[in-house]
Amino acid sequence: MAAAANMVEVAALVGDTARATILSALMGGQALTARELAARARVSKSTASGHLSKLVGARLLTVTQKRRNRYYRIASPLVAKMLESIKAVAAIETPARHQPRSTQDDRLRMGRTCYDHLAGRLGVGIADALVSNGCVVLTDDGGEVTDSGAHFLSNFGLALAPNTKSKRIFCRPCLDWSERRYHIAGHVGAELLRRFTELEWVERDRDSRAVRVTATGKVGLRDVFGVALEFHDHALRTP
Amino acid sequence: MAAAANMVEVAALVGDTARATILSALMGGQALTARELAARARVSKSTASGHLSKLVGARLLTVTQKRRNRYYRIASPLVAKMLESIKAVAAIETPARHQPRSTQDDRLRMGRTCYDHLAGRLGVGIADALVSNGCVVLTDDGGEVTDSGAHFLSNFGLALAPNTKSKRIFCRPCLDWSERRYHIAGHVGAELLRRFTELEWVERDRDSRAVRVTATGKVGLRDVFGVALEFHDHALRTP
DNA sequence: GCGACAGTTCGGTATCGATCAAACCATTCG
DNA sequence: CGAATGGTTTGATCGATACCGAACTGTCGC
Repeated sequence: MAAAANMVEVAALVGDTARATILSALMGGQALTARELAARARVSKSTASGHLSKLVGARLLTVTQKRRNRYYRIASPLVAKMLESIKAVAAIETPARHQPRSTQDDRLRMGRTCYDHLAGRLGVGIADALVSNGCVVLTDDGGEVTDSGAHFLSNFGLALAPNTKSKRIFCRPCLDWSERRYHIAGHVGAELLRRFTELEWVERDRDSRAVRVTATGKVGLRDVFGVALEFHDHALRTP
Repeated sequence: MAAAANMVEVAALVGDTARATILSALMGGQALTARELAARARVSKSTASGHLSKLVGARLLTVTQKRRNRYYRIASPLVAKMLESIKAVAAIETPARHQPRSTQDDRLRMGRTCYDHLAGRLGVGIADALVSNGCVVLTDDGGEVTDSGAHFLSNFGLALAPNTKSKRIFCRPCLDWSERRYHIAGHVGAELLRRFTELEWVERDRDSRAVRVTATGKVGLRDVFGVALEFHDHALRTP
């Protein structure tokens, strides 16, 4: 079984605390420098360097040189998806024993970046709104942007690459521990996050994947997308 | 980050050759005994026992005692999904270097079990047929069996649990290295595989996940489902 | 009861790999 | 140029863990 050996290699790479921390940090979608990642993982720069070269060698990360910094990012959506699914299993793996339910968890549950798009309650809410507005329909290939949806989203400021057939987007059920509903990933998902950030409707936490909706964002999401946000009230209720 | 630690644990469990072999063997969907798994992984029974208790402890596997044997199986579809997604990343991880493209690979590409349902070219073909026949539609929750579809599938011999709302099935894009299309998982997927095996339309390979279509199966799939199978011809072509 | 078989537990070995410090290379900036 | 900064390489250390054999528990069939 040649394939099994490969699977072992990939899993073993994730199965180390320092490397997993690095990968988790990059799940935010940003590109981070080696020094920054070393700090996050709380290891020396030499160890971090070793880990990073392994991860790049296994094509889990890509690296781009800019000035005298090396920026690392997740290599592909497939890798992000894999990490999400591992995290999903890890979440059910501890059922009752010692669930801290920290306010940090609550923040992530509310809204977070998943690799390059929005997830959590916020991501799901936006996906729902777009579907019920007829901007997006879901097909067996994941989903498509309708013509009116393309119009609407372009007006809103998304770069939708009008020529190609890339109107197709990639929707999928959220694998995370929190919601189990669809959110919007792929090119459209990435563009939405970019535009929201640009408009300062959302703010990303400096050192986690959490995403907070600003005051203007709250108004904008309500007026433009029809998304009502009593998120914070919800999030604080116990299930 | 409490969640990260957990993720590390799960990934580390998969990141060992013996344990990954065990998990892969169980991805066929059957329950296997500890002795059998030790043989597959080529380790002594004591080592296997240690691995298995770890895997059960982490809820990746479940165990049921029967007579004087202990039967192990994958604990949940979520675990199966995670393993598939790791394998998918591992498959792209080696691009050109040493792709054997064995006849065994071809067999798996053709048709295979994925945990408890059909995947590969065969699984996708059946999903396509069911969709175009109107037996199944896909919604944003994954998919549903239509009324006529339920009628058809019940007649065909599936146990569909008519009372509950479990007409909903779980469709998802195939994450494997081969097809990137939908197949049918969940209860309906498992029932399909069961019924096909019962009718001897398909045969499972003894010691891999490969599934072969029998002669009667070929006829049956064509006449009942409208699935045309020139699979073998396709499979042997180079991409 | 007594073998035969399935599985676990224990003790000991050996290997693997994560880690760091220090030296080294390369780029930028004063 | 030389100092500073980002990153890699090297060599040594050390803890974790995969592995086995042997002894043990428990169940089945004769």
